Amino acid sequence: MSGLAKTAAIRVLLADDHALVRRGLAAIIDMEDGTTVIGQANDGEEAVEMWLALKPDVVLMDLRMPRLDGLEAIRRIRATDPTAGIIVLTTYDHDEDVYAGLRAGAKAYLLKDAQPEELFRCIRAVHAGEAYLQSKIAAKLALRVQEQALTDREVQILGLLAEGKSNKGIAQSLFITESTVKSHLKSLFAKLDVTSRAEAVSLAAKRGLVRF
Amino acid sequence: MSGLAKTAAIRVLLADDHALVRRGLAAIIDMEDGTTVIGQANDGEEAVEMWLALKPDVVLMDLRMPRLDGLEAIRRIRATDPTAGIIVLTTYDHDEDVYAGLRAGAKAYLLKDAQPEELFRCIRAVHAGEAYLQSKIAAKLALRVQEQALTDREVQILGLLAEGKSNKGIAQSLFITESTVKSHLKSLFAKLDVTSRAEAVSLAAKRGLVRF
DNA sequence: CTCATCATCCCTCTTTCGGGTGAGACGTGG
DNA sequence: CCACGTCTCACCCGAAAGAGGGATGATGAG
Repeated sequence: MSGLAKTAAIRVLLADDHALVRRGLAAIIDMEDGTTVIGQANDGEEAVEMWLALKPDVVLMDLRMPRLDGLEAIRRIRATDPTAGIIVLTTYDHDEDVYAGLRAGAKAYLLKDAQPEELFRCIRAVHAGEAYLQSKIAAKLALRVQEQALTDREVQILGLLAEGKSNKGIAQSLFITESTVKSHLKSLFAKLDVTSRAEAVSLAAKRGLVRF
Repeated sequence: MSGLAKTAAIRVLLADDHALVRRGLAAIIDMEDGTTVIGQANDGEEAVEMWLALKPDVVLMDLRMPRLDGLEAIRRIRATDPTAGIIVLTTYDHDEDVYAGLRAGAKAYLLKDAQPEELFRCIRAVHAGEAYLQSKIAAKLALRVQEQALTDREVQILGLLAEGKSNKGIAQSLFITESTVKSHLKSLFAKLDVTSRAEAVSLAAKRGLVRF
């Protein structure tokens, strides 16, 4: 508002399908000195479009959004500009989400239970080209390292498992034999350290391995 | 801010453990004419304490909070004042949450993807002693009616099922025989309209029947 | 080239699961 | 008191699942 443009304010793009949250965030970011919201996207598609049109300094992106989810939006933005400053700002600290978000090219991962001060610190860090991780998140990542990654096939099968499909059903869905399904389940169970399907589904829910 | 107190502003108490969201909401509510935030609670315990101390006109309450969850907080507030105007404001539209929230005594259930205008309409309605339901929510409730409620025992067993326990394991946990467990599972499956444990767990996750 | 990994397949064996049926004990509400 | 629903238990049976074992080709990294 003041005529003094000491340093140009950091231009922020918000992408969150929760209108209330988005508008609230916009309010506090605009109130903060040195940051200003230049656009608000309601879903992933809009986020990408607005990024292209506005070229913001920083993007605050939720992961779960209709039409195009946050992960894919991040990938598309990064495809255009690999240096884009993207912060994932979400409710969930599901291991898988954190991991996928950072892998997709986000520079930071922040939970919505963070203090506003932490958000601003994060925005400034990312704008300065640095990465930023909440300690809570960093701890999760550390644990994550020693776990074995699931193969694509295994993730796929886990998804069908979570739909309550039998081995036969899974086999039919994937056009493979039941024995192969069992074989995959064997390694899946080993990696997840579970002994039953129900437990596998439960763990998948906990970790955000599948969408319900 | 103005000296004119045409009608006293509606005094709102916020209860949400997501600091960012809470502060953002506070900002937009304070900006709106006729509503003002008089307190912010970080969890259920605080919400009850602050309610007793401040006697707000309306409470905006998240359900998932540490220490004391929203449901219990609602119950305690209602125990003191059955006419308390409580709005559940949350991310999830899990059937079970909606149902439980309203049963606990909330006057309204609003999702965080609502438009700010809808929030204000809701606050005013609840302040006027009316109930308020998003159409999205009302639709869910309608569907919910025709479903059979799970018994306490069934919910309990579903919880153990979601931990991946075998029938024997469940039996041991509950000090009953395996046949009894099977018997409960039978009715559980029938009520949930599923045919396998994995599917039951999956559905429980979708509906928010169990906490993961 | 070799080794590891993945995806595919096959076999056997034992346990578990889910369906069917039936039945006694208990409590609540009509 | 009776009907209803819940919780408890039992037995049977066939299908499915999970734990073993071993085997093949394809791929890709070192």
